[in-house]
Amino acid sequence: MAGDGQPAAATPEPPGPKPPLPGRARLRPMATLGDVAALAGVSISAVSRVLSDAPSARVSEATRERIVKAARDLQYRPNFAGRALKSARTQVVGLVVPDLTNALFTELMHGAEDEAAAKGYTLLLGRADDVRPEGEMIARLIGEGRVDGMVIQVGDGVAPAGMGELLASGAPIVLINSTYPGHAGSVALDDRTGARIATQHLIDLGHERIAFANGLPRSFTAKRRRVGYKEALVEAGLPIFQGYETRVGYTADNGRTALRRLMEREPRPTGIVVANVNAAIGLLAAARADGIRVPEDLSVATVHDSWTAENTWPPLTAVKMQFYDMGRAAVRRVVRRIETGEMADEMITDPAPELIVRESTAPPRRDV
Amino acid sequence: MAGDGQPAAATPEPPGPKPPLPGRARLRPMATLGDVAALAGVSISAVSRVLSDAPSARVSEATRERIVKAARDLQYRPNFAGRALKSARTQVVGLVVPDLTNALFTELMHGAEDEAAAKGYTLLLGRADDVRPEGEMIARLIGEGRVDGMVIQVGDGVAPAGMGELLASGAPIVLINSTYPGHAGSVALDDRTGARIATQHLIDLGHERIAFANGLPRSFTAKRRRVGYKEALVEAGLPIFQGYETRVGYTADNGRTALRRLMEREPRPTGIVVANVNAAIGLLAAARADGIRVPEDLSVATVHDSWTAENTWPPLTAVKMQFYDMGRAAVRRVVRRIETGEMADEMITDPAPELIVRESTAPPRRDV
DNA sequence: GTGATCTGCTCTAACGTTTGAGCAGTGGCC
DNA sequence: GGCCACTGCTCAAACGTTAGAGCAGATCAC
Repeated sequence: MAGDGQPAAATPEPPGPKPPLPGRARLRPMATLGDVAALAGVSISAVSRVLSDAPSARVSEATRERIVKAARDLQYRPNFAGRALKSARTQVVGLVVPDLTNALFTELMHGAEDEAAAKGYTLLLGRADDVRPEGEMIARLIGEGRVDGMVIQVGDGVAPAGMGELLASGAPIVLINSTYPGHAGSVALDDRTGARIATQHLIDLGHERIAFANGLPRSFTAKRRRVGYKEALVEAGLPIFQGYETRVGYTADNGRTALRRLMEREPRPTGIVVANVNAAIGLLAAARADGIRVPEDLSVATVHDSWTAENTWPPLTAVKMQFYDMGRAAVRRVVRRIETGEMADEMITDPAPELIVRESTAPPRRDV
Repeated sequence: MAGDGQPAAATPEPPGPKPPLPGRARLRPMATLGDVAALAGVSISAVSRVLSDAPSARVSEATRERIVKAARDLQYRPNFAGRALKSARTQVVGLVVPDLTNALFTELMHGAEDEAAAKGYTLLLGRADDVRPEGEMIARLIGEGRVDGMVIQVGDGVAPAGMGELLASGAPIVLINSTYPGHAGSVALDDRTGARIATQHLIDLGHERIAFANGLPRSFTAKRRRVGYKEALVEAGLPIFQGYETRVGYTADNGRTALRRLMEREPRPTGIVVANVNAAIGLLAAARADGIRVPEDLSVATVHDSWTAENTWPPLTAVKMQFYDMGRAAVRRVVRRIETGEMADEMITDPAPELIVRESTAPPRRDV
C-alpha cells in the first residue's frame, strides 16, 4: 500500500480489473508471478528465482531489489496450487485421530501442530469416526495428493479396512500407538513402563491386592499396559488375583463399569490401577456414588495425566504419559519419511512417564 | 487386491515404470487423466468430462463404460493440485481456535468437521497460539490459496493484528463468538440466555445472594453472559451486590482465584454462577480445598457443559451451550459464503441452551 | 583478434486439470 | 442435392509455478 503514489516504471496494467464494487467488498485476485514480473519489468523466471532465492538466480543487485519491491507492493504470495502441481508437494500432513473430544488426543494434536509448524507444514484434519471406512478417506487424501503424508491413530487397535494395502503402497504413514505387520513407521508411548510405575506406586504404599481396570483386549496400548502391571506385581512377589483385571475400555462409562465389577471380587482389592485417565474419572465418580471412599477404602492410580485429573475429587494420582511429545515425534517421523525416505518405529522414552502423586492414593487400611 | 489376476485388455504400459524395488516399498506414481485416456483409447478431455460427469459430456455408452473401467483399473484419483489450480478452489476450510486442548473447542471442532465432511470440504488446522501474529498466518493461508475460507475463533476478544485489513479484503472469514466492526459473518452462541438460565436456576432454588465468576472484561462472550446474569437478577427483583462479579478468566486456575475472591465478600454469596465450565471445575476444587461444602454451603451453576462436568464432585449443574452446533453453523456459513457470496451474522438459538441439573446446586441453607 | 568464460537475463516445457471451440460423420428435412 | 442439426468425439488454451536450456553481451587469457 505504501508507495503506490508514483506511477510504476512501465506497467501495462497491474493485476486485473479492479473497480472496487461499492456494494460488497469483492475479493481481489491475488498477484501472480506474472504481475510481479510485469511491474518489475523482468521475466517470470527471474522473479521466481529471486523470490524463492534459488542458487541458480543470477541477477544484478538492482534487479533483485526491483523484484523484491514489486512483490512487496503487490503483496505477492506464491500460489499454493501452482507450486504443489509443479513440485508434487503440499507441505501438508494429514492427522487422523479417533476421538477429537478426548483430552489426550487434543494434547497429541497440539504436539503435532507445533512440530508441523516448526517444519513448515500444516495439519489437515481427518476424522476416524466417519461412516465410511477410514481407509477410503486416507487413501483419498494421499491419492489425490492433498497431503504429503499422514499420522494415524486407529482407535482401540481396529485397523480400518484397506489399511494393509495402503501401507504396502509405500505411502508415508506413521501409526500412533499401534503397529501393522510389515509396516515400518510408528510412534508409541512407553505404556509398559507407565502402567508399571502406577502399579509400583501402589505397591510402595503397601497395597497387596491391586486390580487393573484395563482397555479392550484388542487395544495395543492395553496389551502393553497389561504387561507393565503384571511385571510390577510379579517383581514384588505379589499374587495375581483371578478376576482382578477388567478389559472394558477407556471411556468414563467404561470406568464406572470396571469399578462395579472389581468391587464384587472377593477379596476386594484395596487399590486399582486404571489404564486411562478418562476411565479413572468415571471410576472415581462411581466409587463416590457407591459410597466407597477414595483413598481411605480404595486407592486409585491412573495411567495418563491431563488437566482434568487434577480437578477431580480427590485429585487423581496419575502417571503422565507424554502425548504432546508423541504428537511431535509422529510428525517429525512422517516429515523425515517424506523428505529423506527414512522410516522407523519409535518409542517415546524421553521424557519418561512421570508419576504425579495427588490424593487418590494412600496406604491401605490395615484393619481390612 | 481381488481381480488383479487377468491382464488388462490392451494396455501399452499402465502408469510409469514400476519395477518394485525390493529394498524399500516405493510409492508408485498415481495415474493421471492421461493414463486413463491412453488405456481407454480416448482423449483426455473425454475422460475428464465423463469422470466428473459434466453435462457437456456427449459420449456413447460404450465409451463411457470403457473410461470408467479404465479409471477403476488404474485406481485413478483426480489430482488435487491440478484441480485446485484450474478451479481456484481447494475445498478446504481453515479452522483457527485459540486452545486445542480445551474440551469446548474440541466439541466445536467436531461439529465443524462433520459439517465440512457433509459439504465435501476438509479442515485445515491453524494455531492461534503462534509466536507470530495470527493475522499473518491467516493471511498466508488465504493468500496462498491453501484454503477457500476460514473459521476463526479469536481468544478472549483480542483480534490479531492485521485482522481489520484481512476482513476488509473480502476474504470468506467467519468469526466465532466475536464480531468485528464492519464485518458481516459470524456465529455466536446465545450466551445471554445461557447465563440467564443458570442464574434463574439459582433464583428458583431460593438464592438471593448470587455471585458471578466471569471471563475477562474484553471477552465478547463474557460481556454477553454478564448481561444475562444481570437480567435474571433484575427481573427477579434481587439486588446486584457490589463486588459480586469477578472477571478473571475461563481457565480452571481462574476459577480458583474467583472462588477465593468471592468468598471474601460480605455478605457471602450462597450461589455462584460460573461463566465457563473449566473455571467451574477449578472453582469447585478450590471450594473443597477451603472446606466450603457444595452444595450445602454454596451452590455452583455453570455455563457450558462437557463430559468433564458430569464427573466432578459434586457433578456440576450446567447449562449446555451448543458448541457442536456452532461448529457446524460456522462451517455452513463459510461454505455458503464461498459458494454463493452470501454472508451474515448468526446466533445459534436452536437448539437452545439447556439446563442440566446435577448435584452442585441446592436451596440455600436458611440458617445462614 | 579469437576463443573461452562469465554475467544476467529470457524462453519454454512441464505438472494435471477443466472447458470452450472445433470437426468429422450421420441422419433428417425440404 | 443442399442445408441443418445432432452425435461423439478431439484440440488447445489456461490456471501459476519451477527449472533446464539457451542467448546476447561483457570480460579475460593468450
